Amino acid sequence: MVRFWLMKSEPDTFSFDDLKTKGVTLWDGVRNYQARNLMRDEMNEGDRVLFYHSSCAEPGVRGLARVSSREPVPDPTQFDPASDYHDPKATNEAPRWFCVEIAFDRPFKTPVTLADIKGCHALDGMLVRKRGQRLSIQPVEKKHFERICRMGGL
DNA sequence: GCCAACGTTGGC
DNA sequence: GCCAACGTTGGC
Repeated sequence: MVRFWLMKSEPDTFSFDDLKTKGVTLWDGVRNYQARNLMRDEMNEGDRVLFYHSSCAEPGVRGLARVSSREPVPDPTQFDPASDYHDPKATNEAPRWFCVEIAFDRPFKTPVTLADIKGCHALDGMLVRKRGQRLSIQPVEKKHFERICRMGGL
């Protein structure tokens, strides 16, 4: 069954436009166990993704992506001593971090800002609305996903 | 840049 | 296993 997610990215590091340019990208560098578990255990090929810009002038959802990897893969950056995400405790035999690949889907006609999301009663209960919610990959209810798509002009 | 909220670490 | 200290996230 197709599931729905919100994935945060800081646009200074990797923006929705960067995803558009690349087409697909490995969602590496995540070092939070809860987010890892979602990628490793819960996300499936074809799942829909709200691509969310965080830590920027106008936080919000810019468009849609899809999970494009059939299986979770070990995050290669954990093995790379030169990487910021290097994890000395990870080995090839026992990788610690897993990630999925995501693919560009389509942009919103208009971004749906966090302020828009907070101002919409139909979106009550969305995790991203909760203050102090830092989880960078969040499950989203279908009705919320669909509502945000409509707010984005799709 | 501030700071509240949160996750992780490490001493005990 | 508790919990204080610390580092990070992320909106504002």
